[in-house]
Amino acid sequence: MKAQILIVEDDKDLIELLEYRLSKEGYETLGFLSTKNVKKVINEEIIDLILMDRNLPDIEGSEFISMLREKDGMDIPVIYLSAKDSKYHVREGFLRGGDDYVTKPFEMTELMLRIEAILRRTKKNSQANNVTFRDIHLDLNSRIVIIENREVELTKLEFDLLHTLIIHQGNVLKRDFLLKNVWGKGAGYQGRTVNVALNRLKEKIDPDKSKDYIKTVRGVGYTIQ
Amino acid sequence: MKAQILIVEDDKDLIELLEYRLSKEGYETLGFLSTKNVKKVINEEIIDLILMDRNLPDIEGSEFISMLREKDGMDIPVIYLSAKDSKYHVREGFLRGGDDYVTKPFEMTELMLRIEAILRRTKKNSQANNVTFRDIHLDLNSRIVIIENREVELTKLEFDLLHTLIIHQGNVLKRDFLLKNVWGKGAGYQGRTVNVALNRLKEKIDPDKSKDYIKTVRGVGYTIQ
DNA sequence: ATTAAAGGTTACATATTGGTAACAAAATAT
DNA sequence: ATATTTTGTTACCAATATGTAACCTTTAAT
Repeated sequence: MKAQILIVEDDKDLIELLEYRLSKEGYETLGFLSTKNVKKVINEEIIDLILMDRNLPDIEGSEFISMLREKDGMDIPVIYLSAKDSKYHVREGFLRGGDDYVTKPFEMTELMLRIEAILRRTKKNSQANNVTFRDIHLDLNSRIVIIENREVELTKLEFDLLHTLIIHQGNVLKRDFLLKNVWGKGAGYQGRTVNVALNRLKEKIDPDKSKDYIKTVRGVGYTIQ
Repeated sequence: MKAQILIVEDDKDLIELLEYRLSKEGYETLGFLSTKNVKKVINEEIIDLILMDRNLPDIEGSEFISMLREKDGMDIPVIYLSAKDSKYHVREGFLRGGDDYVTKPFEMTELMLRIEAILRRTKKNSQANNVTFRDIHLDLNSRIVIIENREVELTKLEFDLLHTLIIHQGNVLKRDFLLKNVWGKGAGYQGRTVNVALNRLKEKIDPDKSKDYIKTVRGVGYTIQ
């Protein structure tokens, strides 16, 4: 899907130029001469990136963005366009991660490269590596576990165990299988090892035993389904 | 900031002429009669462009540049100066993208135009290039670190480590990953190397341990989120 | 209901892992 | 060359995750 880029810039000609080039690069554009209707549009449209003039007649572009971020939790990356000397402003620390800064006059090609870079970066962040079962969500990158909208802290072993169970959901996993796949050893463990680990996990993900995520299959192993 | 141009040319008079004209155009210059100390200077100074004689008495100029590029990852654009009757030809393909070639005797003005063009093209490197996490701001060009509006001094290793963590924020980075990406070696380090480095960094960016920027994920690695 | 087998629970021992400080080596600056 | 800073290494300590064993509970077959 085409990325939508919102432009806020008081120079009409520059908007036109930007829109021309951006559409040639395959982006959708929305141009605004002031911040007037921007907030509304942001709430209604899916905007991937904002090109923001920093020196607008009515309000500081970065002020406006900060406000949106703080008050509305706006999270769209921004590239600021500014005539002012960059060094001075960069130090100010108004830039967030993912944001960038380009001084006018700028090379159109350079701007395109930066836009591309930012869009690539944010796209990647949103393509998280998740695994889900009912209301259990595992993020494999951050190793964060969310159960019923609450974050649950699991140890490495517990996380790996739950991960394995969910990947193979619907199957009953035998102790040997779990030992091999989670503990990673052919043998060397005896007795209740898997047993205890499983029950520790059960306790953590469902303390009041109301959800019954993990089922014990007597004589065989464990399953999640 | 003025661009710094390094000149390697065995003709003393030509160096002088170049330096005279370049400084008139507003560039800083560094002249060398041979490649002898060039490598050292490149590592110490911020050089924006190299003017390199291709027919040096001791070594082929382009040989020298290739070596720097391959072995040290040198990435500065080069304009080669070469006598027209030289046995070497442009066709040889020793030019990289961004590099250029000028035959002696050359029009000074033409050379200036080419220099300008190359610098304009590579200028993006000197522009805002930042990375941010919460109230930590890294300026990748100046390598200045601002935390809570205060400048914090980090060593190279610490800076690179923090940079890597922030780029991959949200993900838990394993020791192996950090070793490869920050230390840049397949192996060769043992024991608590990563460990100690991380804790030194933690101490510097959050001395009173109130911010908890970097989290240890036991059994896995470290993360910033 | 009795019983035996399987799984759950608990407490504790042990192993793993990370933090820390001190020092050595390497890199840098003077 | 010498001093200083940075980085790697080691040894030790603290935290905590995990394995184990002993004991308890549940299940299901009789």
